[in-house]
Amino acid sequence: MSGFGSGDPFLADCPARLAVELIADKWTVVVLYGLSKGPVRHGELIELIGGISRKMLTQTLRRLEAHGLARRHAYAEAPPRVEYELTQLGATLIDPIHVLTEWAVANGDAVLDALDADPEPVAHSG
Amino acid sequence: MSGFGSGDPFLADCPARLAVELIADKWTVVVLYGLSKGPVRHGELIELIGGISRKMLTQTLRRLEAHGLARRHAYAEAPPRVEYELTQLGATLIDPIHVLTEWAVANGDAVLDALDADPEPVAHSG
DNA sequence: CGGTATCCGGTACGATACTG
DNA sequence: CAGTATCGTACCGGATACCG
Repeated sequence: MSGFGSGDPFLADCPARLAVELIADKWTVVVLYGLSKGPVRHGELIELIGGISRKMLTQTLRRLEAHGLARRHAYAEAPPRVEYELTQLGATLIDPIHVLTEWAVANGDAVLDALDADPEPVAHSG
Repeated sequence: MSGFGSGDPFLADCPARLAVELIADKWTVVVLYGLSKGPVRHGELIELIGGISRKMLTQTLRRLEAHGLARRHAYAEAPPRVEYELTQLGATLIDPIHVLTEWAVANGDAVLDALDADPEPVAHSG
């Protein structure tokens, strides 16, 4: 036995690969984490997530909606107010996301350190 | 309290963000998963991971090396043989990666289903 | 077998300006 | 406050060819 089952996310056609690639971009994990604590407003996420633009936030949220992980709720008020929250399916991702972010918090320094110790030589300037 | 600590991966300058973005590309998670069972050869990973090209595999492995997560071992033999394995730091990622891939295997179908149910309308053809 | 270099298209991402 | 449209750039990622 090779140690890999048939449902593993290695086969290109597998839905599991789709699910893995769903989080494979710069912002999805961070936005998901932002949603994991409960309903949040668009503006709150902008404030919370350093460096994200409104465009990328909306785009990421739309993608999460399309994949059934998040839901949008617009209140008919003035000023306008929109809240996002995880769906039931999205809530099942909370644990994986938290495990991942906890790893990142715990080991981010070590990664940065390794990156600093292994600076791949820049091409010679001449 | 807002529910977010200061070490959370939201602040743009935080090393945790670097660590999160390290896995935020199409192949890193899958390759990491491939490494999680023990030393593997370049060719084995190619066979194992459906759809990956040699270029992207090497590139991903180099990045993992640079970030201190994987190590390369070339045997001075004929025919040439190269094995990759996780470092001690990389091994700490096994659990997060497995939690994530298990989620993907368990919920990949549901994601695909939601994607099928919410097909965002294509622009009118006329 | 393992790795790199080159070419090329698609798109992720950001800045800006505009709508409601 | 929330969202969209447009534009431009950088880089991701695949195909191919060549080297050790």
